[in-house]
Amino acid sequence: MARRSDHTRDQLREMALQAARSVAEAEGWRGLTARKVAGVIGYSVGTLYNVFEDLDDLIVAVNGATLDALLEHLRSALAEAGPGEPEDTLRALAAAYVAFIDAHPHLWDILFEHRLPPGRTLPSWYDRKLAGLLGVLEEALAPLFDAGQTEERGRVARVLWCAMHGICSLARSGKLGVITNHSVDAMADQLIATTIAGLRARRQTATEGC
Amino acid sequence: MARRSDHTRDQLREMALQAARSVAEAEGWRGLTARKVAGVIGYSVGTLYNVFEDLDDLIVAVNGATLDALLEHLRSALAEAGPGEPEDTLRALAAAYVAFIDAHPHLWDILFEHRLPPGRTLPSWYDRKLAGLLGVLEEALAPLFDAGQTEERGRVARVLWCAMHGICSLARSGKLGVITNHSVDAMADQLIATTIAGLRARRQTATEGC
DNA sequence: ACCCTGGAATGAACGTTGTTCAATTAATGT
DNA sequence: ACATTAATTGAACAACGTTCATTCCAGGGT
Repeated sequence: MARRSDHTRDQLREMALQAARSVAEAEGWRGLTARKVAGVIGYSVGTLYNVFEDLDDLIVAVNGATLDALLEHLRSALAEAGPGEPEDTLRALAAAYVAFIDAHPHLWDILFEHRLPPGRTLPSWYDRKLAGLLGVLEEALAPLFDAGQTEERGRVARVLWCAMHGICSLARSGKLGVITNHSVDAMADQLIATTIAGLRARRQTATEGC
Repeated sequence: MARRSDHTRDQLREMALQAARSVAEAEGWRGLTARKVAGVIGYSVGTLYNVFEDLDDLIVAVNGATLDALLEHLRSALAEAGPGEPEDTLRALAAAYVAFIDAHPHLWDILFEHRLPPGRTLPSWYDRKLAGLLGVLEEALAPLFDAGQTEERGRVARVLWCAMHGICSLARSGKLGVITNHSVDAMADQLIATTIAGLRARRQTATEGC
């Protein structure tokens, strides 16, 4: 067979991406194979390789979609929480983050476990999507900083992002001893409370004595 | 051929483990194959499977050795730094941690990237080794807590551990935008400074008013 | 001395993986 | 109507993890 032209190239890409997402969500990293994805969309492996460079390329696309979904999830959590104290906002964001992982554990695993082979780098839209996510955090942190401190605010947002990632990553892989969902929450609370207390304290000592 | 008995079972295990470590260190996750390890120790694949359950089993053993090396590395950094302010001690530990990753990037990747197939759990000695690592952190944090606060101290140690893991993990995978070694240090500093300021502030408000 | 037997070691074999590419054939241009 | 183009295929390849019938040696019993 050849030249079915049932779908355009773009449609094929989209179909393959969605198929890969559902396979990944159901079976995780180890179950995400080229033949399986090709089977789901009703094409052969060759066609998949016409539309994606690699399996790595496909996985990067899957991760892009996961980043989009995560951003939307966090944004809607932010909207639902409404304005308030930074501590409450951050707690709501952390809870939403944990909820997202709970809802799509395999997609989250793949998002952070997957590494490109040496020499290849992530596409540029990856950074843009990440910036969007960090932007949500920066917005929540805004009340704690003066107008000129955008750099420090960005750094704190990154540290918080990394810390939440570390907590969830180690908890999920069982590499923190016996960890329950409750202790993840407790650690997130600890992180947020200590960070905010630290930022407030440093602000105090910067502007006045005792 | 059969029954060479050049080595005992335990020797074989140790040889395979060391071979796997060197292959992993040199070629990373993707290069760590059963045939390659078997080739390095001069035995066939079958023998490897006589001595390890699985490739997963072998990788877990590799990770155990990495945890040992990391603990020793941090302990010696702690000894070299000597007693001092918690902030300095933590900074020294963070620097040592980053240095370890720099020295053995692939071993560190495997340590945290590898996930057991669903249904299998890490051996019990894994938790013990982790407890040793967290113990180093708890020791460094000790001056910031009262005698009775062992639980909170443990939680803070875990959060710090997770946060450092998150920073290094995301930096290494390029999933934080463009990240330099310098920005990892800056983030670690930010984390430590803010955490300590936060702990001190919370201690203040717990014992006295303003 | 002999044999016997348990188990250490092997490597061929199986199924599955990612990836390639000559061949095939439908759509398109003239 | 025919020639051109390119989309699609699936067989083929190398490498992977894993298994297991076979082989053959070391050590104990006679």
